[in-house]
Amino acid sequence: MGMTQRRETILEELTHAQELDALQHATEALRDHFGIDHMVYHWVNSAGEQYGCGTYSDAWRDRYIEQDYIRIDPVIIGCYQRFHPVDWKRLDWSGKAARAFQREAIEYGVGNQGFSIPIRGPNGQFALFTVSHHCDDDTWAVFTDANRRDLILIAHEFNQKALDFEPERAPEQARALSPREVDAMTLLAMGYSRAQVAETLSISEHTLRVYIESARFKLGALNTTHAVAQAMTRGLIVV
Amino acid sequence: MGMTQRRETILEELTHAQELDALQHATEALRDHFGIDHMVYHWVNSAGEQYGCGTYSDAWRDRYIEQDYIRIDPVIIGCYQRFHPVDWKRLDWSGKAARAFQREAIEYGVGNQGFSIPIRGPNGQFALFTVSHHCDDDTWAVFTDANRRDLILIAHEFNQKALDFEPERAPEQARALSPREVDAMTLLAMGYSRAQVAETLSISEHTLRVYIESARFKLGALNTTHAVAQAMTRGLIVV
DNA sequence: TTTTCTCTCCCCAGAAATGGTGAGGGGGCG
DNA sequence: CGCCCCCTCACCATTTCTGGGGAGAGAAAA
Repeated sequence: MGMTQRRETILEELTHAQELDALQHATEALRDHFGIDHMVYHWVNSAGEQYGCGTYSDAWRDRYIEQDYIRIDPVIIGCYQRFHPVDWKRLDWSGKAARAFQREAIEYGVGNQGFSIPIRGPNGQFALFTVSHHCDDDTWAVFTDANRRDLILIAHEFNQKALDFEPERAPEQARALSPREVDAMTLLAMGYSRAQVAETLSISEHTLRVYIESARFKLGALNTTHAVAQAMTRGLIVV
Repeated sequence: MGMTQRRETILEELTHAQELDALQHATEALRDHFGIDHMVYHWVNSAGEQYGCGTYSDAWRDRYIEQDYIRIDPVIIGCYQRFHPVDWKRLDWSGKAARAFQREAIEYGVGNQGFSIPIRGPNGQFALFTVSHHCDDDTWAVFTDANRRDLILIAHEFNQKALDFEPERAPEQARALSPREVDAMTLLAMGYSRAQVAETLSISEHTLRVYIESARFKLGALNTTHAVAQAMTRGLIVV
């Protein structure tokens, strides 16, 4: 499975890729280096937007998006609830839709084996890094055991690249909230009503409203719920 | 800085630790192996609860919690908005409170240098892995450059351990929201009013209310804002 | 030092959200 | 087939939030 020196070279290429083309090239080089069928980085956003790069066929990618498979893909669903990298065999493939999906994926050239690493960034960002291959269970187990750590690091690199390439997806730096505003947003995010927040902070509800409005203004939010969501997204409060 | 063989041994110990004592021991062994002052894993819980293990003094940990420093600690605030590991020097230490905090931390034995890695797990889990040392900038830069990748993997191990040890800390696995509920929560988080959401989804406002209430129930939320905040921390919606 | 921000308090009326209950058709899973 | 969940719609009264105003003291930053 290739020489260590060559791996270092490819990782360098990945780390220094400045454009999607270069990233795509590094991805293919890595896949070939590992001697597997596919390597994919897939940015998922539950609003349905997707973005990524990898070596799946265009036909499969189009099919996946067109069918909104993201909603039933056990890899997505399973990784969403895990921290650990996971072998596809350990996912939940029961259910009619999931099995049909798997069958179709293999028809489109996806391997019968797979290993996916969930990655999370600020702002609830979620992405997957997957390697896939067509082989028997034992061969695959040997491969994943041997390369698990490298794959975690590569997944990390990919996500870093994705965040670098698409900074607009990361929250813009907002004017910081004042301590009282943070308190207000935090308690509201914890489900307190305005009256409860005011009581908790030992201030009048009128005063509290000033904070909320001021926070709303600073965050460019349309209403309280929006302001809380924005404060969370931008990492201004930790709930 | 130590032999590779020994590092492997310690990593094995970390990987196979079954109890907090063993974890603590592995932490100290790793710190000594790297030849640094501190190594800390710090779990920041949704409700503001904290938990972790590491080599900071008990006095400092107590002081930190007692003073609610989590609210002003630039390491927390900065890492919350980043994906990349970050050197403390690159954080925002302007502001009186932040500088006072830093001064006090050093008095309590925290290093003047630090390197922190944000880690995120399912359900909005957030933790930090930090190494800290007392030395000059150049020495520290050499250290972090040389060990960046290993530290990322170690951070990963720590979080895996934390999730293994305290599965109950992960907020109860909420029943997944239905597609319509996700739509509703997402649009509400975007600042739409109920009427606007209903129009956008082409359903009656009455129907929309059913979704919101059902989502609130599933999330154990007290009101709409709380439900949206919960959906966000649990990674059920991405805004 | 000046200016900007923060914290605190108050009024009012209209708009929006909430809680409780009820009901019918459709789909998947055991 | 029965059960459970999803999607859709409706009415009632009550509570809560929002959008306009205005005002003064003190602290921090430029």
